[in-house]
Amino acid sequence: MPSPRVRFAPSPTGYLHIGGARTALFNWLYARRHGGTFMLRIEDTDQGRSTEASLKAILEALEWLGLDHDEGPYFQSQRLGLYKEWAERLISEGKAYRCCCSKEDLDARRQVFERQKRPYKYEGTCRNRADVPEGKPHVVRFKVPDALSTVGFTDRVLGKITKETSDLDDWVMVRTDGMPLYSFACVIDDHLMEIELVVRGQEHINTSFPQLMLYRAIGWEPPELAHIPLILGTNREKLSKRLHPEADVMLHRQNGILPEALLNFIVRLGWSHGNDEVLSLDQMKEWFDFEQVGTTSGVWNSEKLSWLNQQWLKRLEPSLVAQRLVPFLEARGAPAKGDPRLEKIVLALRERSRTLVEMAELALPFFGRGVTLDPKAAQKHLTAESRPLLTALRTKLANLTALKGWQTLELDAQVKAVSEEANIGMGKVAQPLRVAITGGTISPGIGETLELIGREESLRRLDAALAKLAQPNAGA
RNA sequence: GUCCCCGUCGUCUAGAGGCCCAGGACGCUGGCCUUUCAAGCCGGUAACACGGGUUCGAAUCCCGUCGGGGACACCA
Repeated sequence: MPSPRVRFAPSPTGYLHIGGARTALFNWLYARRHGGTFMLRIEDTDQGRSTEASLKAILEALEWLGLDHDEGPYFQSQRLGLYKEWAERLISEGKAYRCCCSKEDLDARRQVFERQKRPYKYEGTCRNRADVPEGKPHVVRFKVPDALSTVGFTDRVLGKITKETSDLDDWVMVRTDGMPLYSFACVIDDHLMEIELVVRGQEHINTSFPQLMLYRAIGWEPPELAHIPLILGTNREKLSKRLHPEADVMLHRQNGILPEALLNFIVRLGWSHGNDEVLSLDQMKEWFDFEQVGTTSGVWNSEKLSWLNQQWLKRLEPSLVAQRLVPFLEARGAPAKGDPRLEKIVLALRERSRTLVEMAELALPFFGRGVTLDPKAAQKHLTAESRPLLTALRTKLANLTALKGWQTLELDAQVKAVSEEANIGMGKVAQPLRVAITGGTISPGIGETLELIGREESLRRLDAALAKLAQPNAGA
């Protein structure tokens, strides 16, 4: 299959949904794998719900994920003439008809059926009327051919799927206000834009049947279809914007998730390549195929996403991670931009953080003047017993010069020397020092921490801790 | 309710009739390492929904049951 054409067709009625992101990803992967074209089409025919802000949000999210398109975005709202033309043509050929049943009447009928527990279908009131004038308010309905008994297709992931046409009713193609509906505009566009494979979520399986009938009525060859499994929330229901905040792609960015990890997570939720877990976009691109796409819906799993995120934190170039970390540090008041220690900070913290948010929090002690001591940590470690040790350390550390001596290896050696001289464990020395210079009990190795904080600031904080210890009521 | 799709550890999955008394990953958990926290390493826990067939042989094929999800708009 030489250069297949596929598309992602979101409607701009909100942020980019995680399910949408995965649909985009699978389309994108397929196009990239086979050297095809990935096109973007905006389905904005519902003018009441479509917004400019949503469009911007979706575009921004796709960019963040790195899913670039080759064509478009095309806007359905700018192709209205086309749909009108085809609707007229179908009407004149007797394959569609004007229907002037009012929405209110239809809703009432629907309710009657519902009360009687019978499946509702449009009853065809206007089906054989030729007297619905163009001027009167009306919708345009597709006329399900009487001769047809079943429609079906071979799905690229699900295999054969069929349905009795007797279950189908004459669906609405064009609204009273003249705007085309999804199933109609989608078919016209997919064909005119020469889409060869439609990849979409399984929630669209049922719309395939009416669409297939339309292709057949016009005499067009339908594209291939691939319905990918849904992503479910932990309540086992389709991820919805209302119930599941994690459905928002950009929320994950705010939470310090890397696009590489999010992509890795959603691709793995429904597609696999043997036992591979950590996959780069390049690898996915090389290996992706619908053969390996699963048929069952996957449940959202934040734990796994976190784990993958750390994997990517550790795999990506430290300079790249540093760059992405900066905004998170700045948001916490740390003047991080351009700081030469950034890469070292990343190296020191990436094994201790699952997200950029965690990393930024842990990096805070490396910035600013002085620290706020965690009372609990101080009470436990800044004791009368630790005072002579810290004093000894103070002397040794002060002898090191900022340029040559103030380095991880040398600093570790000094701490070790103090512990040996006092003939006690490293922990007894390192931990009070850690509390003194970071304020808390958690940090990278003590030498590394001292180096990152820097000579001047480390000594300042150490002095502050010692001063506190010297007060009558200090310590435990 | 009707129609459509699906059904391997708690979760994501490997598995295309013998390689499977089912492998990997997350999680949970025992240990090692260790200056804290992690990371890493070694080990453990836990699944073929059920019932019938087909076959020498079934997680894999067929049928039924049950279970789950999705769709049933002048939304997409």
